[in-house]
Formats: sequence, C-alpha cells, structure tokens
Amino acid sequence: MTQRRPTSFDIAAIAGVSQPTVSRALSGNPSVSAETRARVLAAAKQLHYAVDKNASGLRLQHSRTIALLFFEDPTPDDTLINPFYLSMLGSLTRGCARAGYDLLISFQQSSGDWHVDYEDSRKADGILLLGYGDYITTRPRLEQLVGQGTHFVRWGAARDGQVGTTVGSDNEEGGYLAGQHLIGRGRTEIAFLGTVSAGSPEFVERWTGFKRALDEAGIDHDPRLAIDAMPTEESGRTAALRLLDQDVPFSAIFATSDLAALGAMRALHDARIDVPGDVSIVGFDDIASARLAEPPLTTIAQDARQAGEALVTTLIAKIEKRDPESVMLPVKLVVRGTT
Amino acid sequence: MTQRRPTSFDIAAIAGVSQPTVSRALSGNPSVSAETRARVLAAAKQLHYAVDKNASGLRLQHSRTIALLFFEDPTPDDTLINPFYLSMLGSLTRGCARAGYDLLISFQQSSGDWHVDYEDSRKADGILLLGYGDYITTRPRLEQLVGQGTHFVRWGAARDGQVGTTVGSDNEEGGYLAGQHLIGRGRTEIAFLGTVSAGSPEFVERWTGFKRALDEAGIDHDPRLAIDAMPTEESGRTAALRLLDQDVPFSAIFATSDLAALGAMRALHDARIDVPGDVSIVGFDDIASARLAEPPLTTIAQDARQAGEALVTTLIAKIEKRDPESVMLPVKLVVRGTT
DNA sequence: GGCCGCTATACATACGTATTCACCTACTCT
DNA sequence: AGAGTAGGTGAATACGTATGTATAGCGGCC
Repeated sequence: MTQRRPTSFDIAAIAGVSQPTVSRALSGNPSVSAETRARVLAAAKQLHYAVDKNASGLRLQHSRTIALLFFEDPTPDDTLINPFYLSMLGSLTRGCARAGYDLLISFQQSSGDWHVDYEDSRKADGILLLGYGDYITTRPRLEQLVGQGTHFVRWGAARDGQVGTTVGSDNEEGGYLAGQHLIGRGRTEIAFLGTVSAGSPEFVERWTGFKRALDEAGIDHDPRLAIDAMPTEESGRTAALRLLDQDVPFSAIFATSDLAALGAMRALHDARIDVPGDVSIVGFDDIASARLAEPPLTTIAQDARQAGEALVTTLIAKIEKRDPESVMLPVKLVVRGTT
Repeated sequence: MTQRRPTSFDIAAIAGVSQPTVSRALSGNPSVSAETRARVLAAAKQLHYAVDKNASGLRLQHSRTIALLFFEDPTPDDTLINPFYLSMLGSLTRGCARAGYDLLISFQQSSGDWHVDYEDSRKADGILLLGYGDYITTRPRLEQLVGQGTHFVRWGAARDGQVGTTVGSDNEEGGYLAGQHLIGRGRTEIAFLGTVSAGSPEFVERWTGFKRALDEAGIDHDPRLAIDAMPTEESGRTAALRLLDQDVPFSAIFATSDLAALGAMRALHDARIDVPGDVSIVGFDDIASARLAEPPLTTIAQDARQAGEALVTTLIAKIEKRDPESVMLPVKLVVRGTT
C-alpha cells in the first residue's frame, strides 16, 4: 500500500503549526522559535518527509543542479572517455555536493546539435563543458550561449578574445616544459604524438609550447615526426608503429596524453627499442597508470582534483552573478623513468 | 539586459491561443489542429522557449531523472573509481537519453549515511546503486528502501532471498571459468587476489565459483594463497609482492579485477618471473588495457555496454510499475597471452 | 428544424513550496 | 498604565505547467 507522499501541510498538521512555519523551520529561518523548529523536525522525520524539489525549484526559480556535458565522439566500444576527465568526476561531484548542488551528466556528440537546454528548461542552473571539441567550429555556439545569458564554464585554456569563462591547465607551458626537458636530455629528434590540426584546442596548445621549446633551442622540427594520436593506448600504439614504419630517425617522443604515451611504449617494447636508452618519452596528464608503467612514465602533471573544484566554484560564482575570472591552472613536470 | 524567461502564456499570446493549447501542442496532444500546432511551435522557437521542468515535474509528479549512486570509499588521490563502472557510464547516459531521462550522478561513502533522498525529494524517479559495498551490512538499508517503495536497481548478482531487483554479471560462473581454465592449463597452486571476507559481494561470488572449480578438480586451496586486493593496480602489485614474500609456491593467479591483475603482472615482471611461463594469470572485467598489456591479459569479460543498458531499462520498468525480473548477464572467458 | 456527435479551443484548477504581509502576544520603556 | 517594539506565527498568494470540464462551432441525420 503506497500512501501519498507527505507534504509540508502534513508536517504542519502533526506539529500543530501552519505550512509556512514548516517551510521556515526546515530552511533555517531564524524567526522560528527553537521549540517550534524541534517539533517540525520531529514530525518531518517521523513522516520521512523531504522537500519536493520540483515545487521548491518552481517557487525559487532555480534547480540547484549543474549539468556536466562531455563532448566526445563515441568509440566503437563505447568506453572511451579521456581518463583525465574521468578523474575529475570525483572532485566535481564532491565540489557540487559541498556547495549544495547536484550534478547532471550527459554525453554529447561534438558534431551535431548540442542539447544544452538544461538551463532554458530550469533543469540546471549552469553548465560545465568538457572536451567540447574544436574551438573554431564550436565558437559560434558558445557565442550563442553567451547571447542567451546561459551560465557556463568551459574546460580549456584561457585565450585572448575567447568566448565565455574557462578553467584549464596551462597547456602551452606543459608542452614547453616537455620539450625543454627532452632537449635538456640531449634529444633533438623528438616525435610529437597528438592532434595538431583540428581536434581539441588543448592539444594544439601543447604543440605550440613544445614548438616554442624547439625554436628556442634552434631545432628544426621534421613535420613527419608529428603523428596524429587520440588520447587512447590503441591510438598511441598505432601512431608509434607508423613512426617506426617511416624511416625518419627519432630519439624521443612527446605524447599529448599518458594513454598515447603508454601505447607508444608498448609498441617500442615490441620493437625491442629501449626506453629511455634509445628513445625518451614524456606524456601528459599524470594518470594513475603512468606511475605504474615499466619504466614509470615521465609526464606533465595536471591536477584533476584542483581542476574539478575550480570548475565548480567558477561556475557557481557565475550563477551567483559574481563575474569570476577565467582560471589557468599550473602544470608540473614529473620526471620518472622514461627520460 | 536579461529579460524574463518566456512562459507558455507568452507563447500563447504570440500564437493567438490559450496557454493550455500551447501545452497540448508541445506535448503532441492529437486534439490540437495541425495549423495551431505549427503556429505554437513557431512562436516557441522564436522566443527560444523551453518547458520549465520544475513546473512540469510538479504538475506531473515526476522528474524524468535517474540518480546514479556510486558507493566507493574515496582514495587518497580522489581518482579511483572501478574502471568497469566508468566504462558503463557511456551506455548508462545513452540509455537514459534514449528513454528521455536525465542522469544525476553522486558519489557516496559506503560507510556513513547514504544520501538516497533523491526520490523522496522528487529529484529523481528512481535510483541506480553501483558498488554499494558489503551486502550484509547494507542489507538493512536496502530493506528500508524497499519499505519506502523507492524504485531502485542494484548492480550485483541476483541471489536467493535478495532485497530488491538487481542487474549483474554471473560472477560465480566467471570465477568458475577462471578456475577451470587455469586448472586446464595444468596449474593447481592458484593464488586468489581479491576480497573474500567483507568487501563487495561480486568478489565473494567470484571466489565461490573459483572454489567450485577447485573442488571439482579435487584441489585443496591453501588459505595463504588468498590475498586481499582492491580493484587497483597499486593494490594488485602490493598483493603480488606479499605473495612473493611468503614462501608458498604458486603457479597461477586469479585476480578478481583486471587492474589488480595488471598490477600483479608488474610485480612479477620486476621479480623476473615469466608470465605465462612460470605463472599464469587470469583477470576479470576485460577493460581496455587488458588487451594492450604485455603479454595481453587473459580475462573474464563483462559487457559494460550491455550492463548499462540493462540497468537503465530495468529501472525504468520498475518506475513504470512493470515489475521487472532481476537480470543476470553472461560472462565470457577471453583467452590471451597470460595463460 | 432540432438534435446529436465531433472537433478544437478556452476556462478553471491543482500540484507543493517560499515569501510578503498582516496579526497577535508579551515585554519594555516612559 | 499606555504605547511602542520585537518576536513568532498564520493567511494569502505566486511560481508555470498539464489536465478535467465546459463551451462554441459545425456538419449530418432523422
């Protein structure tokens, strides 16, 4: 026998007060006396009462919810998500919970129409955009969001003239650190595994920083040493194989993701190429398996926890009209066994 | 200048109809004439109108949202989530989207009070429970949920006398297949890396099946060969080191997660122990890196996509009072290089 | 021609909460 | 003692939608 869900009127009746008093008591309004509040809370507990978020949201004109949108084109096996994004998930939910928000999650295709009407429909008070794809093609859509007054924060590096607010790692600096480090190890023929042309802007920025390090050292980069690679082990492995197939010598690899770096290591291992003896490798992200690889992977570390928290606090600041600045998070070179 | 959000009354005014007609037109009610519907849709598009989910939910008494609760005690680095769960995320969101539901995500500590009031507060119409921890201690809470009439589906194997509806892999069968396979390879001193005592019930079930295979073959299992290991590389590595430290000989390892198996492989490699020459290894899950390990990991495969979809459809069936059966998903032995 | 039935729309209302305003009591100050 | 004040509570109302009921128009039928 499923009885009707209790309402604040039911609580009021039990506690011997009026409905408004129940609302006030539960929301911590100080004008309610301690005894009354206690009675109300007891009644609420007894009936297992919880405020109806739909009604509350309707009245208050918000939902206390944040929508998290992953933009990533699905892979055949459905499982690929950039592991760095996933490692943010924990701190994102925790950050939301701490601020009293719930987190709505949705996967979107980079191509095709976005479903970002979460805010229009009051399903969410703001939106987080992760891995939203190529900046050039998505820019008009971001401008549309800004035009509609949608509250959103995008994961990505702050740029001049960018649309909206962003939180992101200093990818350019990361690429620079990687290049500088490898050059410092005496390597000059450095292969680059990542997406330079289209793809996510963070990869382009890592390339830019990497190139800057080469330029400073007066090193010309053979374009054949730049190989397309997605942030997956499979893709890194394939890219490394391609690298081995062409007869261009290389003594180091900078991969724009740890997964690609690990895949490349696997390919080199199979080809009996010693790491770091013959080839040094630097990755990017510092995911858990980087530390456990054989040899442990030197990489550019991004702090996922910090990232998630910055995203949440920045978005909430936006929702509360506090007009926050974009955030640029520092990256760090972590030297391990592959260099 | 932020103008007020348009309501169905605004649309009505533009389209020259009444508010109820707008509601009916947008919800596809057939009693609205084609011309009227077209006028309404045009007006809605013009004003960038979206139905207020709070108001709609209040009226309809539901939220068209599913809450996904991860129960996993946080690790120091905040990043650990069972990778198999994560690989479900894609198919979960896709399954929800297809059924017109949104997905709310939340991490909970196995210990401590659960925050499962998503349904009480009408924030969600139903709840998915993943990795909810030890069945024995959580059972009373599950019973409470059932008592309250909460709609929930739990990830885990169906058991006799279980509380509520479950969707899960056939863990017992998986453990059995693993044991049988290793025995078939001539290995009898098989170490077990997993959580036997407390911990997640799936691990216990895998142990049960494994034990059954041993029993059938008339093999006694040395209790010292059962080592606690969480589903992480780190934990698998530590467990393997402990295994090596004690002087009990073993010629195979069955790890209840691929991550633990990979960690164990790392430890064996460091100890110059040949896999599969000296020691055979079987994992569980079939995560992406299993295929890419060196040598590639033999494992018991669970289908994450199928799992996510089954969870969603079962929960929705529950929400719609269709009283669905628990679902037991088949597992599959995938023989690769470690056995 | 009056009545019925059908279609398309409008009117009225309910969902459960939070807040504004009004009120009442008790206490303080002169 | 009377007036003012602060604290505590209740009555009324609005948030935006979806739906039951009523109504208007209109064609067909006996």
